[in-house]
Amino acid sequence: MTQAQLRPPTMADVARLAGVSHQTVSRVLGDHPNVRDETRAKVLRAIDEMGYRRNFSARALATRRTRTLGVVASNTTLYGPASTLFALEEAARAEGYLVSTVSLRRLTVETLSEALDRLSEGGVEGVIAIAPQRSAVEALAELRHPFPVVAVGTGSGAEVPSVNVDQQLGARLATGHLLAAGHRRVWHLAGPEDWQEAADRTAGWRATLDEAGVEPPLPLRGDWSPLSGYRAGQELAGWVGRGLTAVFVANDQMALGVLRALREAGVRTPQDVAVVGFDDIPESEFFAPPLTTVRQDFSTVGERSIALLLDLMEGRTPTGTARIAIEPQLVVRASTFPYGPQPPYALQPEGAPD
Amino acid sequence: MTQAQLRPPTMADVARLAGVSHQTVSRVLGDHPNVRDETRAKVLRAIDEMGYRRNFSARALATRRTRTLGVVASNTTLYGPASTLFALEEAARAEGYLVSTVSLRRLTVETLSEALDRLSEGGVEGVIAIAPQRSAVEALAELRHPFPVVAVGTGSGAEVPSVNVDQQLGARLATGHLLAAGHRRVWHLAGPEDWQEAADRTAGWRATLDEAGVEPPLPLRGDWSPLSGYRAGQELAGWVGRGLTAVFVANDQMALGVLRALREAGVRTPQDVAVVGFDDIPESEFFAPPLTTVRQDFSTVGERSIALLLDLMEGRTPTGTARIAIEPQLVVRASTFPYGPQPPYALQPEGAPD
DNA sequence: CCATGGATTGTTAGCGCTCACAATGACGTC
DNA sequence: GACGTCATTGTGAGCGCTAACAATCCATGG
Repeated sequence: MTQAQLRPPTMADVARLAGVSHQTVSRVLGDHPNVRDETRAKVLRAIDEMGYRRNFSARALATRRTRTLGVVASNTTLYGPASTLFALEEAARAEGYLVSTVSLRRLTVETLSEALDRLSEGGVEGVIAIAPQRSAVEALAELRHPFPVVAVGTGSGAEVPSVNVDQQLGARLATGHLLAAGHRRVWHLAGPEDWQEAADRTAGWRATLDEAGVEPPLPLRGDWSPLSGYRAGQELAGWVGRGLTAVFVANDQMALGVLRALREAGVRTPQDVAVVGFDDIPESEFFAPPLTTVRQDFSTVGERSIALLLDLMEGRTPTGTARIAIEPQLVVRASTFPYGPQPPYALQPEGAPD
Repeated sequence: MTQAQLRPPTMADVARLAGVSHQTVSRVLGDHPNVRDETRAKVLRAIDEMGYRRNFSARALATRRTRTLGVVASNTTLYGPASTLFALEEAARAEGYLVSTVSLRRLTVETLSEALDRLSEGGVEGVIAIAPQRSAVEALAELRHPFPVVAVGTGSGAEVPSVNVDQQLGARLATGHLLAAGHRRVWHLAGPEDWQEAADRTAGWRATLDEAGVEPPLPLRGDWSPLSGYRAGQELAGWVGRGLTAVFVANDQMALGVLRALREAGVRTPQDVAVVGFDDIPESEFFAPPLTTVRQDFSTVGERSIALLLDLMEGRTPTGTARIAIEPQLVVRASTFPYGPQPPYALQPEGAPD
């Protein structure tokens, strides 16, 4: 620490110290084959001595690559989006990309457009938009940007390359499970109207009932929160004894509220009413009773999204037709299972099949 | 779209089209005052026509500023870290910075060092490390990096500028609440040994009991997960009737497991055993029974962290002595409140004091 | 002994922008 | 009418790196 430099050292500084040209330093750093071992060692010593680090901006300017991807997410600790975010970062890192995130409280054309502009000015080479609201999907389709964008959670209908867990299938698994257990009819607490995933879950539920020749009851609607589930649960409790024996709730948090409302109304789960959720948040296994639910594999979502985005960036895949669907799976627990002994069953090891 | 350019347009291209110099274009984009309105309009028209966007790397190289901050987080959907992450991004954006995140499954010297290198190569001007594990704190103190780093959740003991919620205070609020309610002694389910926050919570609990002249029982230990809480709860249930009437659990998820174990053991909450958690996750209000817990204000953590980091970056604050503590608050619900009517009480509106 | 070619290193020219300064023009002042 | 002043615009020089090409060295073989 003799020379307290104001400016960090440059490649030229290192080259001078090592007695080589800056280009040789660049070769060493770039793992170029044709550098004599002795030279390489000299350079590395100089780098170490000066604490040199390559300047990101200069490098990016010369290579025209920032190796940075952008992610637009909604500012929510909801299990699904948060898990997806982590999975995306991990997958991107594995490919040598850094991830810049912008999280939005509301996803509208304006906020989304602003977020994309921001990321664009931040030099990202491509963007993943975790955009489950319908408004966002439309916005995405109409917005112009100089890089490819992959949508996650938008459903497969949109005019945008997308990666999705097959929500309809998940809902079919849930609803079918209840029918198979002998329930005559399955009620439904849906998610917010403007979420595509909520709509898909409702559609899957409806289709399953239709195919079974059952008239679907009017679905209730919540906003994903436990509180909205609680309120809906109070209403549902009023139908017990009038044909309600099974409910498919569009996510686990609302299911938690439903469970509480039923309990307070003196309705037993699963003896009186069976409940299925969606998401398999870490808490679900410990609800009262442990919740049967649909698990989504977010790591896979992350990996496939990044892979698709890179494909689009390299022009390997045409933008028009990329739609990837991922299968969810049913996790059966005590909230739909009145017979077996509960604790050992509910505490099944995490080793469910992938 | 007549000319399908391979290269995106440059400032010089825009300048040519507008009939001005590239510098004038730069002035328009930089909101420089001394540009004639007419000229500005011409330039803006050209920009729009060509779909021009400033090149991030060139700009960053010339200004020596990337306006990007880095965040190192652990890959977890735990409520606290995830909320902090969002809060950080929001606060950074408000200051005109973009945020690049690296999330790590394990925080060790190696992984942390790699993460910092990565961010460094990504051109960040400063880093926030959400590093609640002790191992991480030590790593942070010994690692050298060319930018300032602010630690979050490391406790105030470390040799690093840091921002923390006052965990000891939170634990005191929780434990004191139970003592004030008439419990003679308070058991404790602690978090993982290598988390500073867990240690602080345990210390706060112990200090409160000490001051009350109560011998602290041996604390149990969990890993934050509901499952570990469940197992501890089974053990705790064995002590009911032998003096155990109150438990302070180090986080809400474990408290969920404890509640379930107690319920299964035929122990009533709160009549037989009162339970207090920590975090106030959104689900807590809907546990059976609704959970008394300690709320941490993560938005404030985010804002203060970014503010501190920017101060360090501008040299306004010396690195040595920056320690910021944020007060948590107790949220009382039915798990410690046997008397009042439950539903209206438990469903208190969110308008608790800030 | 010199030509040949591969390995190794150096030189030069940008990448696209901002900064500092120079140049220009319009206007008012003495 | 010459000069100073301000607003406006242009010019040139980097920022620190990589890519393309040029130069050098050395061993090999005819």
